[in-house]
Amino acid sequence: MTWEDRSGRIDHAAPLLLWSQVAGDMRADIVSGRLASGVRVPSELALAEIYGVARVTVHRAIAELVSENLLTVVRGRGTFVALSS
Amino acid sequence: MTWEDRSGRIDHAAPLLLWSQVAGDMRADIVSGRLASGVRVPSELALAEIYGVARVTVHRAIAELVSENLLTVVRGRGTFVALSS
DNA sequence: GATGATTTGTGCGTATGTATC
DNA sequence: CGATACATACGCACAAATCAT
Repeated sequence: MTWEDRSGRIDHAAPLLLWSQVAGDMRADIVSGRLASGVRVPSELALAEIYGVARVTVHRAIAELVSENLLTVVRGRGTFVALSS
Repeated sequence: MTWEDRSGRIDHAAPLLLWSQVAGDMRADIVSGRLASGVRVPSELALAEIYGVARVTVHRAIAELVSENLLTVVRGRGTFVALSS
């Protein structure tokens, strides 16, 4: 799994909310298995740079995926792909 | 001090500006002493939900009370009832 | 054990676009 | 058109938990 620049996948002028676009992009990698269970994803700050959005926007996207049981967050440690996915 | 739903105290059709109505409602709690000095008030987002208005509207109301030395704002921490009140 | 860096949690400050009157 | 209000998003700041040194 590579985490290079993904800013091109985000359309700041699209009707879809930014955090929804980020969540959708990350969700695709999880459900496809490209992101294996238990793997740690980059920090919110790193993801913000990767997607070219604000950290708060990434935070909302992660919160959405957590509510879908696709991600697990541990304060002070990081964010991980959920085990049950 | 309770912070339950206060949307009924705001009249969106009244001639008074919304932020002025919110400021007036909060001011009453401060000058009466129901809100003690140093106490932290709910976040702007929480107050927005409590009053049923936008966060920006609460922000303006707080700015008004700050100018009256009734509230003190600490960026990154929250909003508190001024000590000298 | 202590200290500082990292990471998430959350708050305020502000800008932009849109809707309504 | 201008004023008010709302939603979204970005930026910066502080708190708390964790980890490396």
